[in-house]
Parts: sequence; structure tokens; C-alpha cells
Amino acid sequence: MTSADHPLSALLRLFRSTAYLESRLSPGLGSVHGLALNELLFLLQLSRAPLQRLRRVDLAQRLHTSQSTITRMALPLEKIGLIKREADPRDARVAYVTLTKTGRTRTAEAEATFSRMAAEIFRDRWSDKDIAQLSSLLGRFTAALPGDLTD
Amino acid sequence: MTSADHPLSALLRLFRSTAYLESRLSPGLGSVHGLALNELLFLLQLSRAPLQRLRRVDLAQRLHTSQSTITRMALPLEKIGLIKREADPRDARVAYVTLTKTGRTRTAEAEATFSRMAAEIFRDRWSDKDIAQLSSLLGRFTAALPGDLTD
DNA sequence: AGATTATACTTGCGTCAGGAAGCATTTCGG
DNA sequence: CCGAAATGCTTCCTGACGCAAGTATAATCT
Repeated sequence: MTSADHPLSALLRLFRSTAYLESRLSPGLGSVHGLALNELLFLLQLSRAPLQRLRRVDLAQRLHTSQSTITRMALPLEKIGLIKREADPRDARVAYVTLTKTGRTRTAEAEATFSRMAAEIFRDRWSDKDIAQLSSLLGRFTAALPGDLTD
Repeated sequence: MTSADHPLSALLRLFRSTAYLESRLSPGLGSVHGLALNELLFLLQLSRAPLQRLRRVDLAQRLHTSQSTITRMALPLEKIGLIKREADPRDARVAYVTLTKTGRTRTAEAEATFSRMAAEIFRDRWSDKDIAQLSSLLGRFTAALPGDLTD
């Protein structure tokens, strides 16, 4: 209602920026490595995980999505050999999602192109300090949660 | 690859924050006013427009979505009387989406609760300056595009 | 130990989203 | 002017997602 409602405007701009950046990045990413943005985020979570593997529940939590989505997303990725299914010897309920060797290289390649695209996004009008500050501020939202993807 | 790849980490955190915040805000918003987050953004665009009305193409562009999505989203909103369809006397192709009187009040109410929820998000660990800075930085992404929703 | 509860995952179903094609209208080029 | 291209919108088709229910295994309670 009042002007300078910063919490509101920050959130509105956050959603707007995301919609904008997704529409801008998705096509390029998909065409280069055959991966959707969500799939790359999926794989990046694995690549950051201790043994390049995670339980499906944890993956769901880190990606802020549902378990069923994880199940469905894993299917094609397993079919093309980027991930594989692994059992837990101590608990027969869990089915780890594990990055394969091919998966590791493909993820690294896709991450590299994504990083280039990211740099391109910021190329104009952004100083290194601005970018670092933005990253730092955004990091606060999920600081307490596992799965931050920063190196 | 290298550490402190700020463009990359800024974008990753942006997507992650959005996923987190959507999952946190959507249920509450929907239960209070019966509007999904996307629908509120839809209505807010109209409330900020010159005559509380926009062409469907422009709405699609501002929301970074497709025209078909606008068509589909407009149906239920029109059915419950928040928006209405208006013709352009000079161009028979366009069908304006216009906010009704009920739509204006409902939008204002939903915006108020959304603003409260936004404030709640930032309540801990965020100074006013931090929030303003985040908002300002995010504003850069879409600064050149029409449809910024800041008052 | 046996029964209840909790956890991990999958499947079925309904909803929502985008791309391509289709239709109507306007604009452009000669 | 008249045909061709462009624009605005809708419809059809398909894919992605979440929720609730179902199954299997593990943990807990008495």
C-alpha cells in the first residue's frame, strides 16, 4: 500500500527476476547439453554431495520439490546413464541416486557452460562487488538449509 | 570450477531462494484469498497498469510466460468476477484484460497479506538496508523491461 | 516378540504450463 | 487496392508437478 514497501518489492522482484532468467537461460542450456535447468540443478546437488550420491528424500528437500518429482526426474537421467540407482545395505527402503562417471563429466561440462551464461547475464552494469553482494544476500534465505551449491 | 564463481553462485542461489520462498508462501496465500501466487502476480500487473487493464500479449510479456497461459489463467479469474474482458474499438484482435471493482479490492487485500508475509520472511537477520539493497540489485535484471511492480 | 507408527519410495490422478497450429484481423508492399 | 506478412488470441497436445494413496521396510512401544 505505502510506497517503499521493501519486503514486498524485494520478493516481487525476486520472482520476476527468476521468471526472466529462466526464460532466458533454459533454451540455451537445453540445446547445448540436452539438460533442462531443473535437471542441471538435480545433478549439481549430487556433484556436491559427499560420495556424489544422495537419498531421494534429501534430494527432494534440497531442491524444494516433492519426492514424486524426484522419482520421475531420475528416470530419464538414469536411462541416459548420468545417474544410477544404489541400495543401502543397512536400510532396504532407501535407493540412493548416484552420479555415474559419465554423469560427472556431463555435469561439469554443463556447469561450465552455465557459468559462462551466468557471467554473460552480469556482463553489463554489474561490478564484481555487486554480484558478490547479491549472492551473499540471496544466500541468507536458505542459509540454514542443506544443499547450498556454492563451491 | 574455480571457487568464488560469483555469477554462477548468484544465479544458483536465486533459483534456490525462489523455490524455497514459493514453497513457503504459496500455501498461505492460497488459503487466505483463494489465489495462487501466479494469479496474484497476474492481478498486480493489472492493478499497476494505466487503466487497470492490459492486452493479453503485454501481460504475457510482463509475467514472462506464454500467451496461452494468459488465456487459461484469465478464465477462472473472469469466472469469479475479478477481471473482465474488454474489446479495443480500434483493433478487433485485442481483448483487454481489465480489473473489475471487486478485482481491485481483492487484489489490494491479497497484496496486503502478501506484504505481511514478505515482512515475516525478512523479520530475522535482515536490516531495512539489506532488504532495500536486495530489492535494488534484483531490480537490475528487469530494469529495462516494462512491468516492474514496485510502487 | 507383536503390534503400531514412522520412513522411503512409487504410482495414480488432477492441475497447470508451454509450443505448435489454427483463426481472425490488421498492416505492409507492390 | 490486393495479396502477403504480421499480430493478437485461442485450442490442441504433451510434458511436468504435487498430493494422496499404496507398498515395503525400519523403528518404537508395551
